[in-house]
Amino acid sequence: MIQEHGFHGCPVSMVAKNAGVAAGTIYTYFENKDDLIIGIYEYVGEEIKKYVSERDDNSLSFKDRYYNYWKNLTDFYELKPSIHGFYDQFLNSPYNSEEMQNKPNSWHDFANAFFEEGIRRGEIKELNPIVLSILVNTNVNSIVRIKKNFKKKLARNNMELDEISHLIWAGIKAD
Amino acid sequence: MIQEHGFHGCPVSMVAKNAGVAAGTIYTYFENKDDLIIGIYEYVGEEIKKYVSERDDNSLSFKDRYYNYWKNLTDFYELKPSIHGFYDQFLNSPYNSEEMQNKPNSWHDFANAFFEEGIRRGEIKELNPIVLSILVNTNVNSIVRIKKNFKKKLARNNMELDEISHLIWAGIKAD
DNA sequence: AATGACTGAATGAACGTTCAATCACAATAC
DNA sequence: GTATTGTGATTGAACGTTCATTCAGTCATT
Repeated sequence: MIQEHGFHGCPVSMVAKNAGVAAGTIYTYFENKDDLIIGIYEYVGEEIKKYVSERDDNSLSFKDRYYNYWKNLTDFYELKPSIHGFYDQFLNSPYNSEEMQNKPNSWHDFANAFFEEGIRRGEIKELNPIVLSILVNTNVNSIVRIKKNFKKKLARNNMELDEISHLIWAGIKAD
Repeated sequence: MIQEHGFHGCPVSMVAKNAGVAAGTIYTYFENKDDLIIGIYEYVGEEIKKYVSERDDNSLSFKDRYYNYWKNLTDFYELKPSIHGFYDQFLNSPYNSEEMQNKPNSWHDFANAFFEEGIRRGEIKELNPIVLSILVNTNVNSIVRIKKNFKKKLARNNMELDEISHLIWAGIKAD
């Protein structure tokens, strides 16, 4: 609902109806609407981590693992467009404050560790793993968004958004 | 104000006060709040285009022009953090509908033409220029956002976000 | 009989929007 | 030069609606 209507466009009463409970019930589990939204964000982070980490296979070359990571993250978002829409909005909203960013976050931790290992194995350049995970996650995020918004335009222009995963690999792989 | 409080967090009355006019006056220039927000979006696009295009010098190599483009866009956003905050939020919100995306947009046109020329000159790979401009603009956007949010963390971890411009250049330059 | 979750009408604050009244200024008349 | 009228922008209190939140009462389970 948030992905479709935005944070303001979906009242608590609507959320409650959709969940099949009364509006008041939400307030036994969440302090207020903001607390609910932050709760969703934390839940979503866990789900993403679960999906991507379960499908990672560290016996493969890091190049293959990178492409799997990219594909799995993309698949997850395309499988659950509403999660993607929510997450994409949240990250760019005032909710995503510095305070928020400094909270423990197992999805971020996983992503950082993932790229750290690529460096340790000597398969990618010695860059800050936080930078790398931000780079990759940002690009997957926005490609999924573009695919969603530009459906017709994409077909018309025969755009190859998957190219971007190659571009980025070309940029980060060890020489 | 939108960058700080979000779309809902800033009532029309607040906008009016900040602008030094009465609330009603806004409605002689804009149909409603949505119309105002879309108006700001269009204005912002013009401003970005102006800043970046004025500083482009097509006598340089495309590599230099690419790095200028990157720098100028980054500078513009950092010079006007509130514009960046607004734009970043708008792009990821339900306001940025498919209908919105299909409206004429001189900033998008400029960016597309820019990368088209890089291809024509044979200095970058033969990719869809729309893909290229989305790639570059998305990454500049998110780097600026990260710099804004992560100030302390960045310093602590000695992160080199500027690396990303090189990574992307390595990815898109002609072999 | 006791516990704790659930309900949904009620509350009051906040918001977008309207509009009758006012104001600033220019054009016209004397 | 002064008074009068006309025009269009500006004002902000008021309106009606929507929304987050509360809480007294109900229900389900132990």
